[in-house]
Amino acid sequence: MWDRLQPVMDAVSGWYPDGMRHWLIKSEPEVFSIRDLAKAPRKTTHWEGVRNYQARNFLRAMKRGDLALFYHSNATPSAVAGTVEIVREAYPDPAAWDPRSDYHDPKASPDNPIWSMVDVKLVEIFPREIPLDELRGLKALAGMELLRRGSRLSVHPVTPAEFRTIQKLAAT
DNA sequence: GCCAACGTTGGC
DNA sequence: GCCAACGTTGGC
Repeated sequence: MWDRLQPVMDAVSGWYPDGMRHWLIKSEPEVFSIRDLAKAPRKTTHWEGVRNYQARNFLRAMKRGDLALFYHSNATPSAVAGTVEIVREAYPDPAAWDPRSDYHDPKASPDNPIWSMVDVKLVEIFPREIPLDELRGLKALAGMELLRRGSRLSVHPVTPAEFRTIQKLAAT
């Protein structure tokens, strides 16, 4: 089944031909915040519950050592809250075939997992969150997927330049 | 809570 | 394969 990775890699290089290795992942802080991640054992968690094919394909394209922005969605304000590192590459998300899980998918089974997750480890909680409206004001981020009108993708690549821009903002 | 934008499903 | 109906996401 893992040779299905090839079309995924093609899709990713279609986004950023220069071989980007940076991502953005969204979580609603009421469900799981970056503070929750800081409290987790080894500051690491399974990034479970992604139930969108494009987002899943990006999860599958992640490599160990890749960095991701941790974004709080549906928050006041919605903001980038810090960074994480991918510490385990994609593997089946067992919540998909757990009928008691909020993330249950009746079409999934251990033989046909459908959905994937990665493990992420906290790198840094930003000393200052960067709210959406501040991101919108920056020319350097004009092309960012997060800022696209109607964008809902919960996992997607960002360019190294976008990543650095936000990191720098957080430090000032 | 509202609702626009988007993804998925299923009838045909 | 089209597309209407429905469900979800996420800003506000």
